[in-house]
Amino acid sequence: MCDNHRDLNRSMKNNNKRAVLQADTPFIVHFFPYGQGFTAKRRGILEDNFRRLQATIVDDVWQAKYIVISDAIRSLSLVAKRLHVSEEQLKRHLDENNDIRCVYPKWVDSCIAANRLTIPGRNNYHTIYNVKRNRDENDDNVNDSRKKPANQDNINTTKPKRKKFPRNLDVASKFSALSKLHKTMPLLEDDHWKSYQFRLVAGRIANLDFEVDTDFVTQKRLRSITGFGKSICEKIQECLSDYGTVRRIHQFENDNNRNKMKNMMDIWGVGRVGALDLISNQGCKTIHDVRRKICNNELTLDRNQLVGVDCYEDIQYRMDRSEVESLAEIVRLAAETLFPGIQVYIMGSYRRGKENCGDVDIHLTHPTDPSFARTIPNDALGRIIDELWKEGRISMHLTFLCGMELGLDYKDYQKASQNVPREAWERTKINPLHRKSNAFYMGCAFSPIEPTKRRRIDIKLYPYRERAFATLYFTGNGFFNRSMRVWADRRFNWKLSDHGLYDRSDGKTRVREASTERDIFDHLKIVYREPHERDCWDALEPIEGNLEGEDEDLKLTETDFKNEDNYAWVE
DNA sequence: GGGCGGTACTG
DNA sequence: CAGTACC
DNA sequence: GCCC
Repeated sequence: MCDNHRDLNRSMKNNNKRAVLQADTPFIVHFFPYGQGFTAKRRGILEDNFRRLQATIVDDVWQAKYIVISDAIRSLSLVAKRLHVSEEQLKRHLDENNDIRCVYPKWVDSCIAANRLTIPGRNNYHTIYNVKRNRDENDDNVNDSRKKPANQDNINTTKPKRKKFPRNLDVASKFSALSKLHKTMPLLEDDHWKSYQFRLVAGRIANLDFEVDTDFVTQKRLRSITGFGKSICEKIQECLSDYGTVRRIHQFENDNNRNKMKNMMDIWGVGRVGALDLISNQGCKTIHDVRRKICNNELTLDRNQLVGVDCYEDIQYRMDRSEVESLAEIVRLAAETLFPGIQVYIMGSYRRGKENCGDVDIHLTHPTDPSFARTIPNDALGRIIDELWKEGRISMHLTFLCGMELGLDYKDYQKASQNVPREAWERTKINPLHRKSNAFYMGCAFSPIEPTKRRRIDIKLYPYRERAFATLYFTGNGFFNRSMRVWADRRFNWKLSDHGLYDRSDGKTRVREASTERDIFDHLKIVYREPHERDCWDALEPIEGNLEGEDEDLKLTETDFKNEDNYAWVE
């Protein structure tokens, strides 16, 4: 009690303004969306009631003064994990803002019952933080041993681990390789879909609950599984043969034309068609051929492909997480300068927890500025990019947005260019700014670690109301997104995109809104997956029992979906 | 024989 | 529009 | 590649 009062007094003393404000907008509240029994529906009801009581509900936990956390959550580390920060970072945040209170949902209930917002009583304070603060002076081990047995099953994201068969993993890795080869060196139009299918099957083999084999019974069993057709099963047998290899892997690795395809397609902006052209019409085999031809004025690429040629080696490189973080911080500072209060999140493989990342994906949105609420200012992202350019952070643009004025001249590219001669840049057309692009920027930024190297950076700006859908999309991975979209389509006849959830019949009507990713999973009746779980085979799992009362058609579509889940690959 | 995600940017 | 890209 |  003493602590609480002291904190409150201190915060009021430190910030009279806040104390005054409390009469108007007394409570800035975040409902931490985790924990069994603290469902989206219940949170929604509580939030609505709290709004009625003039509380300010924020989705950003870092802005909140009152954080409502389910009783089911028993440790601060769990909270930190859900927020994708370290426990230390979270603790520091709470320590430095000692007017923040972690409270139980029952505090909300009591306020609603009293029909007014009240300062929480002692037993409304959540123990995860207050307990911990006291314990720090004691023994950390005690602390650890206390939080270990905390309900792990209160979060429904951890599935029982299925036992894995080494032989299956071996076969799966072969299919993974096959998938990658078809993707990176496609000669035929169908290779794209073969890659898709191989990858899907790789995930399924890895997670089979029996061991693959060549005997008739096992093969029969495999054939009965969705996705395991004739050709796939033959390849499984090849894997299990004496040689243990799939012929096609060798064929691909030793195929000159396919290797040329890979080399050409590694140029950003060159796809299958462009690569075929460079190979058959221009006779290029490697990046050196392309550069030589450019120097000799024998080859005209468009401006973006020229960037791809210039940054060829840089773009192959993968960064570690800290470099992603420092680039994001650079973006954050620039964006904050122009639009105070703007939110900056790192998405993509970084958010999925990967050790290293091929590029930096930044999601921007503004929680309070009304001009960002349902749409975005046309020139906002362009202005942020110009700010970055002005600071010398960007080497080359790949998109040209409304509001951009800097870095649009080929002279700018000459300065940054390392592998393409001046003449080639001068041959490219200067991009007229008659375009409508305003939301998605792609470019190459200078590495803050190795200033001569350039890193791919993608920045997307979304209206605040689309933030949950945007977050879901931008976290990925691609296969997970596709599986969710197929599910939304087949199961509900909805169209899921990074902007929202729409009715198929007109394609425009928004059928559901969401303020968190979890809400979207709830709408779609699938089990929530943490970002790091979104590239495993069982990433998408329908919530059990949701077929009750459904008609036959829907049951069928549910079966259909089994074809499309399990997108995954084996690392 | 058609479908296999939905969207944004360039030229 | 096709091609390429994003996850 | 597989599925409808």
